[in-house]
Amino acid sequence: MVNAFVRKLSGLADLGEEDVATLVSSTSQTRQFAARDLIREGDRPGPVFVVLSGWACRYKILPSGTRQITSFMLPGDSCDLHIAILDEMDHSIQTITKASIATISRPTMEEMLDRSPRIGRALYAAQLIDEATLRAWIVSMGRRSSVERVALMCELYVRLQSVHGLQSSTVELPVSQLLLADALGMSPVHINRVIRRLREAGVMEISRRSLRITDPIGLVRVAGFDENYLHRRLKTTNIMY
Amino acid sequence: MVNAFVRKLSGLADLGEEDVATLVSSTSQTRQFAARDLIREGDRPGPVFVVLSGWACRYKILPSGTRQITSFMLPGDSCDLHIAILDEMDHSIQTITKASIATISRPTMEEMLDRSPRIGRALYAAQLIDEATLRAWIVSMGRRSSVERVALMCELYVRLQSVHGLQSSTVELPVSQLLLADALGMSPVHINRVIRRLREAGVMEISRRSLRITDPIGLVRVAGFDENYLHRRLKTTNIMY
DNA sequence: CGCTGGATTGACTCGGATCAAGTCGAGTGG
DNA sequence: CCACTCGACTTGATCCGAGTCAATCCAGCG
Repeated sequence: MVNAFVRKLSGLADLGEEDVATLVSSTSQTRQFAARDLIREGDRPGPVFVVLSGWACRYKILPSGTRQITSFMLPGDSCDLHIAILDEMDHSIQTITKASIATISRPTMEEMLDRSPRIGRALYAAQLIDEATLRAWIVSMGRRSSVERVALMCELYVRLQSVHGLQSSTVELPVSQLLLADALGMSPVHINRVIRRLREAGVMEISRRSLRITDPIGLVRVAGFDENYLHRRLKTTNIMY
Repeated sequence: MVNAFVRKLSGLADLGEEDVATLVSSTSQTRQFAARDLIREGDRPGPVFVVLSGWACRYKILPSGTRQITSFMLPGDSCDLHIAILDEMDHSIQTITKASIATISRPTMEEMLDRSPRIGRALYAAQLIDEATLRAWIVSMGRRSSVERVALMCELYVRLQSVHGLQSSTVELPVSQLLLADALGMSPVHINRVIRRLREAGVMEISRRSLRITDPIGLVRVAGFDENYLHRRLKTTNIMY
């Protein structure tokens, strides 16, 4: 059964049938998790985690007790913990919904990389995309207002649409305002007010567990995107994720 | 001649003699640049840039005119512009000092990756490290105070020490306060005040073009690092960079 | 039916941005 | 040798976005 992981990698490199078979079998053993930590800062890096369904995130807790989420992992995303490089995790990973996770042991991973340069290429490309996303996040954290930052959640929206291959103004967003706050680097209270403002402006609605974009044009304006940004993003969506 | 790039990659994978030879020859043609853009947002991605001496940075200018630097590139660092994935640069790269830059054309790069899995592995590892650095930056931008963020420059300090293989309390830091502001996501005025506070606290001095750590212990305290952080960092320095 | 965790809203405070006015040092040209 | 300029650095005064504290609301649930 081709899963989200295989589907994503297939879009990133020209995988052969054997490659696909290898990937499928390496991710065939899955475990179901409720929302909980998969691995914690300070732990020895373990296997590679692959999200097949549900959501996960990477985060770090600071001495002050505040927390910063550095990225969301959607179905198809994997995390390389580069066991060879660090001997301790510098951040934690947790599922934030019920999730189905496959693990690939380090030796299996090594073997796959040795046998198929294509798979290596695909993973490398995935890595590059992640890095671009992180850079975009840094830009937002550093120089965008809170309203713009919240509106940037439509970045996630784009990713979600492509993961599920739909075109709808509403997507599931199983993220509490507290989580959003930790991801965007602001306080829960303030997030709430910003969401309200966006809702009142008729631009987007984040209610319950879903995100709905009611006025895409207005959103782009409010968010202060340079107009090409989203467009470029959307244009390349099918390749990107 | 073994350069900073080859030296860095050698530390990341077990390169053979041929690998080293390949890398050396691929980076033997260098160009000298004064401080200026190498490539701009919106351009077609070009070759891979490798910094052999001097400093460069990646940055993005927002519609409002403000700018955010997303990373500094030190000698040995390279940037993969993943031509295959994006057809337009989503950020710019510029040298910020006189710098010596080698370029590796896309075909040459592809060929190297095909011929030597070791080189691929090393580049992949470098990528993973970059990503970890970006994550750390996000955490700082999101949840650390301005004082902590400025103190975090000692992160760069650690990288510099390892690039040059020295152990000294002073390193060259050819970065104007304006650049620092753009990197840390704050205003130049405020940066200046924070630097003053740190100087007055006898913790670190950022003067002229250099960074000096006068009280490492105090720095760790002021910066609010969890105490393991720097230590872990230092422990792994020789592998990390 | 009370408990609990998230969502809301108000009042107050404060970190850091902005605006504005120098200062200092290195070039540059008369 | 001095005046001029230009960029980076300083410092003060003021303003505002966002954090903090605190109370309330609300829905799901044992």
